[in-house]
Amino acid sequence: MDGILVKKILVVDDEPAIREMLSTSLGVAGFECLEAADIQDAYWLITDQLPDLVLLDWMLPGGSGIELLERLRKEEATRFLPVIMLTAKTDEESIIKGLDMGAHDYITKPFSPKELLARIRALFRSVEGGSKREQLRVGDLVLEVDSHRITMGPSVLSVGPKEFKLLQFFMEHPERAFSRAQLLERIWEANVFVQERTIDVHIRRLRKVLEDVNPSYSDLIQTVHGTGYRFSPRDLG
Amino acid sequence: MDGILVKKILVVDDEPAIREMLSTSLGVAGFECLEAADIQDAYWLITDQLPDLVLLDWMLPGGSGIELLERLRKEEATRFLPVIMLTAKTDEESIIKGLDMGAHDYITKPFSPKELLARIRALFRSVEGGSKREQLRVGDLVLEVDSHRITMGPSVLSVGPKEFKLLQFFMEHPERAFSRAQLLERIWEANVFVQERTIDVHIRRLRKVLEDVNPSYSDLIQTVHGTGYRFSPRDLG
DNA sequence: CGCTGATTTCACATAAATGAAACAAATAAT
DNA sequence: ATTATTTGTTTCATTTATGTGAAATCAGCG
Repeated sequence: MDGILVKKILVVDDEPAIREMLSTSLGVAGFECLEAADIQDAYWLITDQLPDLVLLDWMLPGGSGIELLERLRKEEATRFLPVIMLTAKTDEESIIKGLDMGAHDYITKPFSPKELLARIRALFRSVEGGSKREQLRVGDLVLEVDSHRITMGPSVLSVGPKEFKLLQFFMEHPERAFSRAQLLERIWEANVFVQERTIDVHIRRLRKVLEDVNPSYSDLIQTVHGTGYRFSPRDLG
Repeated sequence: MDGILVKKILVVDDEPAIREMLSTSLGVAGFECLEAADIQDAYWLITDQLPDLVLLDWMLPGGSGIELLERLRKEEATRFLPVIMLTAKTDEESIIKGLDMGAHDYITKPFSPKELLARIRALFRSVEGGSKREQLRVGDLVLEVDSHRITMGPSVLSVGPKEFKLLQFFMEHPERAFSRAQLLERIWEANVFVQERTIDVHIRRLRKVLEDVNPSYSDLIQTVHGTGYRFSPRDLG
């Protein structure tokens, strides 16, 4: 969910012509495109492929797009999945309803493909904006994503790749307890089988490095007994 | 950035009439409104007040809105500050330019105030989306579900996993008596055989932790003779 | 009151989770 | 090919959490 380079976009529309048009247009722009003609297909693809964005028509056979949106917002896994309504319903009431139901943007047909792309880019920017920064910092602990470097004041911390990813993940999601399973899912490659206790070891290594440089930073990574670990800048001096 | 209740919105437009209209409209919707008539004022207000959102006109005296946007995006402090372009420039090229320059949304005049509000809500939702933490609170007792933490004012309460679940369950269902059997069913794993008396002990432990931090909170968990226990915030001082 | 059953409290045994360290396999670097 | 680095597993020590029994206390009631 983090290291994905090519974004997957799901187009949900019952008209093949529109799907076709969007598909090529999105493809040219460098996105990977999935298609669904009705709600069932769409829902299945969403849960299976977890796209990065859904372009959703309002009127669909077998249930309206709004229903799908409503359902997505209710379920934990898709609560924050970006959705752009792309529909012929242009009346103010529908627009407001769509947005208030949880759509991130609402574009009316006919639309300009270029504008659509610009809005998609804007959406991805804002979604990633908060978390995906070049530089993550907590106190004087600085993690530079690009240069792959961790510094603390004058000293440079040297950690292994796994520890780096681990720390990056933690710094992107502070104040939140993660189970070992979650950490494995999100930091390790998919489909690898590693013991959960392995996490402990990497945690230990990370803690040690932090501790060596500044003892008070050692409990930046806290254990949550019975649950997992939490990165908590909060209770630093 | 988290505990802000009333969002501040800065309206940047050179026409007093439009500012006035937006100001009242936003005020009614529960936002706090700042106004600026030109780029200088706008920039000053932004750095000084750090609003949560900027509604930005394109054509302004003393420099275009786009210039301001460009500047905001360059500076670290305002890189992710939400901006909605609100302008009479309706040509596709301008829209795309505005969005690609870093605007989160682009609305053309004349616009529907209701739609504007819906878009503002949508924007705030998506900006907060990732970081929104679920928390339960009673008085100054706060249980954060995600971070798996319980605090009371400045002090952090340390409890075991079972006690945590117990308190979470109680806080989710206040003012309601539960039998020990019910509590066992809902907090313990299924198919485990534990004495009902065990509940009492965990209740005791929870009470003790609460009591240690604030004596008056000790009878937040009340015993209902012959039935079980009840979490009752109601009769606190 | 004095009885009865329910509840609280405590101390303790057991179980479970975590930390630390050493080791071996895999991988990359030289 | 050799060396260093990284990664994952295992083991054992330690901490923390959990459940139980028994005594002490409490609430309600004739």
